[in-house]
Formats: sequence, structure tokens, C-alpha cells
Amino acid sequence: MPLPQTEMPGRLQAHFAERGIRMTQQRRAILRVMETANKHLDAAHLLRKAQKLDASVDRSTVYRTLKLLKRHGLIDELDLMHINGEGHYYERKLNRDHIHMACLGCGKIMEFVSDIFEKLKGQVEKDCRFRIVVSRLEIGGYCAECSK
Amino acid sequence: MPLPQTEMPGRLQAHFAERGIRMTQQRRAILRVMETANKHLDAAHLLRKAQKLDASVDRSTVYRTLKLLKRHGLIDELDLMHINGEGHYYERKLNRDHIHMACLGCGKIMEFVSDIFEKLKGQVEKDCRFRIVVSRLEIGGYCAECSK
DNA sequence: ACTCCAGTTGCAATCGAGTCGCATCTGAGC
DNA sequence: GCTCAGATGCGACTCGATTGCAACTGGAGT
Ligand SMILES: [Mn+2]
Ligand SMILES: [Mn+2]
Ligand SMILES: [Zn+2]
Ligand SMILES: [Zn+2]
Repeated sequence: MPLPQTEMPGRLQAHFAERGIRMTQQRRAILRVMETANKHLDAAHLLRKAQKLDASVDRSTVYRTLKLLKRHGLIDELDLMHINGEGHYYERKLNRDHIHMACLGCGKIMEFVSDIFEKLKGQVEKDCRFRIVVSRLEIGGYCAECSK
Repeated sequence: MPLPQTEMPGRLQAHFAERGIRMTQQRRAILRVMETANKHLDAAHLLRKAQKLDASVDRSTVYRTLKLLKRHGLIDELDLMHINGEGHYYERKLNRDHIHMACLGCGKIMEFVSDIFEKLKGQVEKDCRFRIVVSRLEIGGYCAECSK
């Protein structure tokens, strides 16, 4: 019997097992950090947090694991408008994807779920006959406080 | 009498003049390349093309001019799903902004204009009380040919 | 429990996009 | 023409990300 479609979010390790991907000490640490993170992490933060769980984790392993997670569609990669340097941010892909807004005034990051966004993706798939694998809508501007 | 809103696209130099930004040999070359480019350019390509018009153009001037153009909202910066390295791509901002789709199979870049996208931005501005300055919707997936 | 090896890791070197300090140069207002 | 704020070229630099390689290890097979 298949699991319900709204699969429990946060079981990256389970995904690895299902797909026969080898589990290592280091990957366990990195996945745990990604699973429990409540905000967008860049590679450097991810490394530091993972090293608290397993001091042996190396920077290159973080990057290799991020690439693996991306390849399997388990995480999303974000720019967040390059509000802080040239690097990228990562977050676990949940059931529903969302829009990211970055305030150019105060640096705050906001998220927003929208049915219109889903409709737009549907339109792209239909009108352009394009099979969507990953989508990223990032908006820069000014939040309510910073606007007035 | 104001110009019609659908201003003639492609007059970056005119924008500079209007806003009292100094015009130089090098900027003239770079702006000309941006104006006449028909595809998304990365900084390296932009440099090479600009150097054909003015051999003295330096890499750092290209980056400084890109930053200037961004700051004035005259160009958009794109990742195009990092289909080719970590760099960014640039294009002149036209009247109507558009979605970018990158085919993970053949590397083709497609563009798409959608009223639903405009509606979505309107929703964000209204529901989140967020004043949008710049927006980027980038989609990765498979085009019609690569899907079958 | 032991073996085995493909896959993974740490490390250090390296790449490549983008930035910066500084001496020099230049555009455009007078 | 002068003048100088602002722009440029150059080289050094930062920093995110990648890679080659020898050593290590997970987990399948026995
Ligand atoms: Mn980017
Ligand atoms: Mn475009
Ligand atoms: Zn703000
Ligand atoms: Zn394709």
C-alpha cells in the first residue's frame, strides 16, 4: 500500500534509503541539519552546524552532499537576491513550493504560498509543453515597514 | 508632454543622459552591446563583445557598469539554473518581464510572457503589502523535444 | 564475523566569478 | 582650455565552489 501523497516532510534519510543511496556518518549529520533547519542555510552555516554533530565533516563533503540532494530534487537552491554576498541558500523541498521575497531595506526574507503560482506553473507546462522539475520565484523589493 | 509609457526599448544611453550619469568611451561600448544583444550575456561574453568596440574596456569596468545598470533597474540578473557554471546572465529590462525556462536536457533557454505572472505579482503586492522592485521566475525542466 | 570493493571522504590545491585599492586618466561643466 | 569629481586599468585579492588523489568505510555477499 503506497504512503499518502502528502508524505511526512523531513525524512531525507528515508529518501536516501528508498533510493539505495549509501548512508555515511557525514551524510547523516548533514541531512539532520537540513531536516531540522528552520531557515535558509548557506553552505558555510550548514558546514558549521553539521560539524557540531560530526566534527569530521569537511567543506567539500557538504558541497558534494548538496549537489546530491539537488540532483534528487530534495532541496531547493536560492539566491535570495544576493542580499548577502554571492553564495547560495538551501532549504528542504516541502510539499508545496513557495515564493521568496527579500526586503532590500531591512534584509528580511518572507515566504508566500499562492494558488496563482500553481496555476502559473500549470500554464507553463501546458502552453509551453515544458515538464517542470524545479521552479524558483524570487522577488526583491520593500516590505510593509520599509515602504513607509 | 510625457513620452508614451511603452517607451522605445533599447535606449540605455538615453537613460544615462536623463539621469545625469556620466558617459564614457567604455560605458558607451558596454551599453551598446547590452542594447543590441539578442540573448542573455554573462560578464565574460559581455567583456569580449565590448572589447571589439573599444579594446581598452577592462573586466572590472564591465562589472562596475553591470552594478550600475542593476542599481538603476535597467537590466535583470539571471541564474538560468546554473546550467553552465556559477556565473550570472544579464539582459536589458523591457516593458514586460518574462519567465525563463531552462531545459536540463538540451540547455535551451525559453522565455514566456504571462498575464497570470502579472496577476501573481499583483497578489504579492496586495496580500503581503510588499512593494516589488525586481522579480525573477526561473524554471528548470524538460522541453517538448527532450521530454519524449 | 570476515572479506571486499565501489563509493565516499578529508585534504590541499585549484578554479573562477566578482571585488577592491590605488595611481592615473577623462568627461563635461565652467 | 581648466578643473576635479568621478571613472578607469591594473593587479592583487576575496570567497564560493570544484577537483585529484590516497586513504577510508558502508553494506552486500559469503
Ligand atoms: Mn546565483
Ligand atoms: Mn530573457
Ligand atoms: Zn524591510
Ligand atoms: Zn530540451
